[in-house]
Amino acid sequence: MALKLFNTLTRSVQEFKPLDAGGKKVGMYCCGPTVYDFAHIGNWRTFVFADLVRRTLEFSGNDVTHVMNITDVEDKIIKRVRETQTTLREFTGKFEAAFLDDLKALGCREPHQKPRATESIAEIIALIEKLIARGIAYQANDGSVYFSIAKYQGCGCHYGQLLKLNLDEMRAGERVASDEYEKESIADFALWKARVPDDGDVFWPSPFGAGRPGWHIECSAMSIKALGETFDLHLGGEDLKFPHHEDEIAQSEGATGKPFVKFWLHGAHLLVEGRKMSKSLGNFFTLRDLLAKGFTGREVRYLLLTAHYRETFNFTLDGLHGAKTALARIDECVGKLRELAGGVTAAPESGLPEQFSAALADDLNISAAWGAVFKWVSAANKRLAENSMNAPAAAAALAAWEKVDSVLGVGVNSEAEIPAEISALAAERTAAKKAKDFKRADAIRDELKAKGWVIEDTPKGIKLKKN
RNA sequence: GGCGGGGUAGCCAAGUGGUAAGGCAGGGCUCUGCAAAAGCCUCAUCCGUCGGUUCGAUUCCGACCCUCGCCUCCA
Repeated sequence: MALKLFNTLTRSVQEFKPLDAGGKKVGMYCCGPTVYDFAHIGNWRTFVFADLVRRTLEFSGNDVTHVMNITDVEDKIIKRVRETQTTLREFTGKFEAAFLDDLKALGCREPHQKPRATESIAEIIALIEKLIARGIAYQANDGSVYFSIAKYQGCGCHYGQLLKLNLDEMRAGERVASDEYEKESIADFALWKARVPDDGDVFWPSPFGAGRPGWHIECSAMSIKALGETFDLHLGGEDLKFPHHEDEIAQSEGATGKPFVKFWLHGAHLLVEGRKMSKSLGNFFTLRDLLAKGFTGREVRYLLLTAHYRETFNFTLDGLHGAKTALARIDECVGKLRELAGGVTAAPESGLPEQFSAALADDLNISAAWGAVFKWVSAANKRLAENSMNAPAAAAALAAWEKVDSVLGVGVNSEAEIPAEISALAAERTAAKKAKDFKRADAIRDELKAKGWVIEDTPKGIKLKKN
């Protein structure tokens, strides 16, 4: 089924067709983290969204090259490096590692390439030189190099592709003192920031003098290097549309004279407990905060994947509890199927995979996709309860689930190892029950519960689950 | 001020010009020594308000109210 996606460039849902003549290869770039702190749950929504896009493409048989940059030089980073008296690499390395750990905990497939801004300085400089040569960039009296929107537009290029812009009515940013700049026009943006004393050791030599790259240029340089001057998909959070992505387009198209990206995808933000996330409201969570509360990465992933990517989503702790229960329902069903299937394998049964992929093909309608999953769970449970399923049927159902889970990525909870102490207690309880010593049996049940294990009596005997 | 999203059950969230998916919570039942767990069943005369178009609107149009985002730090 043809995948349709909302392209910010055209502001419409369009069929996605790879640029690749073979129709298989897809180049996808997602703006990655600025490693100055732990990423928060809002950031994670975007990265999980990117993972969904990638997995959906792979599910459809595409060969995706997923590139995600690591922004490891930037104002906030430099400030903190100075404050904490460390080196740039030491400081950013810590948060980069934490980011990748978290990404893994959330079940995201690792991007094929993760270029660092600091290791792409040569490409960045080359791109700036190209822009200067074409007369679109200029060096100001402060030593910094800026991109000229006016010159760019003078070349017949269009600034404002991702949103309607009215440059005359644009307000100057309140946090940026305009006298700090020597730009020709307020809308111009920095490509290369000249070194200032506060930068400390953070600077690189360049034909324009010592300094460091501006924010937007790194993404143009790295994405072009990895994916070519024109590539398929570029995604990020909706706040990046302007100025970041708009400026990326301007720099890239200004330098290459070619269309930069075919499809721009933007993920909406989230609210936490119904409010905009903020540290003062106490609703600002990193993944680590949530793990510390006893939730798992897959539960967070599930919750982040319950709403459509273009809608603001309300992330709540209550919802996270619901996610735990909902996943347990799937786990229970899949566990029973696995048990019944034994070692038997089979081709996926039809129904679920078709409904699931039809939902995703419709601009990633993940809610409808989950709807199909839970209807399937319901039906499977019924067949299981009726004993109307044999091993091959269970294997086929299981294969269908595994197929859709290659996109959902929530997997199945791996059965926890049961410690000897726990299974001994369970055996003791079974014996007590048999002897009709229910008082003793219940005491053991409570003891197990206190140790974090729930004992279930099923028609086939007891089952132990980690709580 | 400019531009752009939203308002669907207690909560979260899909969706359609023809009478409201799914999840969580709640209620009932089955199972059980009792529980728990699990499973099954149930749970919106109604989709922000007011008008309009229509045989028919939650879905289209208009106005209004509320809310969120972007406007050069920002996922």
